[in-house]
Amino acid sequence: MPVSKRQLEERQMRQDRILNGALEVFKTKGLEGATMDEIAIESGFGKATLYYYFHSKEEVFAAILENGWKDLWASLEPVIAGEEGPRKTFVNVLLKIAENAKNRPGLYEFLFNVPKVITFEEQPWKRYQNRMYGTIQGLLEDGIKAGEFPNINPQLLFKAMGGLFMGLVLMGDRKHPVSEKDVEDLLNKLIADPTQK
Amino acid sequence: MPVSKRQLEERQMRQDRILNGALEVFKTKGLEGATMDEIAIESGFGKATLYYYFHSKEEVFAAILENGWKDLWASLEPVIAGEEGPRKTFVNVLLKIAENAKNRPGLYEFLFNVPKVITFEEQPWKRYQNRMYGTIQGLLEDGIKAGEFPNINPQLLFKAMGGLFMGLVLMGDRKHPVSEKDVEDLLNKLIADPTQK
DNA sequence: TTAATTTTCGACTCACCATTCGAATATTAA
DNA sequence: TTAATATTCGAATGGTGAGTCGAAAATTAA
Repeated sequence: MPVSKRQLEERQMRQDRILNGALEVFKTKGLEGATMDEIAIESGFGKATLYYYFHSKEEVFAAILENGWKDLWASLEPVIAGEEGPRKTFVNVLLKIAENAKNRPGLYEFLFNVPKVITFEEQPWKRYQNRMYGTIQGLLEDGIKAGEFPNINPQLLFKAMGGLFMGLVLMGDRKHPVSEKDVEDLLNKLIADPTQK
Repeated sequence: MPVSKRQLEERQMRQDRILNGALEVFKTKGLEGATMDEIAIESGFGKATLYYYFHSKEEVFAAILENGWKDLWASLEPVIAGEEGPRKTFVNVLLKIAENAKNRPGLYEFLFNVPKVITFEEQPWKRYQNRMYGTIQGLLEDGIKAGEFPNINPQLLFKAMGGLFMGLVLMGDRKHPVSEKDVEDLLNKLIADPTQK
């Protein structure tokens, strides 16, 4: 095991490099379809080296999700902790997610799509995911209570917004990427603020 | 090859039986994860018998998608051919899809999710899928031209509605299934008819 | 420089799985 | 009944790919 700080950092960078290569392969081939040989080539290491850094293919897979959700959550925390009302916070959270997704679209497409296909209960990254979903739904509930949203079942609204948002940010084809302004426009039209108008 | 009508029908039923078993397995394991042994057990045939009816695992997989999209399209055609305006037709199309999905949720979850993960260009079922998406988008464009929808980029609105709709109908958890009324409510709130109000 | 420690990797093993074989059974046709 | 045809299936085959081995190269420490 390494000793110096630099050694630790370089080790970390190599792991990230592997994870990035693996993401490329997983994205196109899925968990089962991806081979360690491909990941090795894609990330520029020998296959055996992958096993020096990770114990198994599943561990590589899980590490991508774990890191992704952890970072996303970290970026959301200050937004959620802010003192704005539920409606404003809700919109801010969505915009923050959009900002993340814009920077690493491949990763976020993966984060939001894969878990539906592959079912891993009791995986650490699930905790972050649930925390985020729970928080967003809580914002909706509070906002509805405060009359800041159209009066509708929060579960439904949550699911609808989730689908809407994923569709917008993640499934946008590469040719006409969705701009921040688009997102705001659409949010404004779809969740019209009843106190405004 | 069989001769009598009955023989043909029985053959068809056996194929369907295999396809249903296969869907169960594919749904939980994915294309790569599913094994022909499992599919054989699930559908109640010997493994070799599967190969009497289909040439390969991929063919089984493709047959599920092909049948599914074909049937869906067939059920949509009369709705689309109807003489209602674009907005009404659009809503009717969504409701018809919802009706289909309600009857065979497993199949439709598969139809709408799998293609994102597995990329098969030039597959026959892709044609039905594209036709449907194209039609829906066309309805939106016409409706917007006719001032029946909020004035917004149809591509965006399409993606948003797509995400929304899939989220609503397909990702609803089994405990609180989405009712038809819920769908209508939501549609009414989100695509408020500007000619009304 | 020398000895430890860390990192790299191609080649190998071994289990798993899609597909094929060949024979058995059932059904239809004469 | 008998021959042809259709259907069924368990057991073999062959390829693929996850994970291991053992040795080499690179780096660090003395």
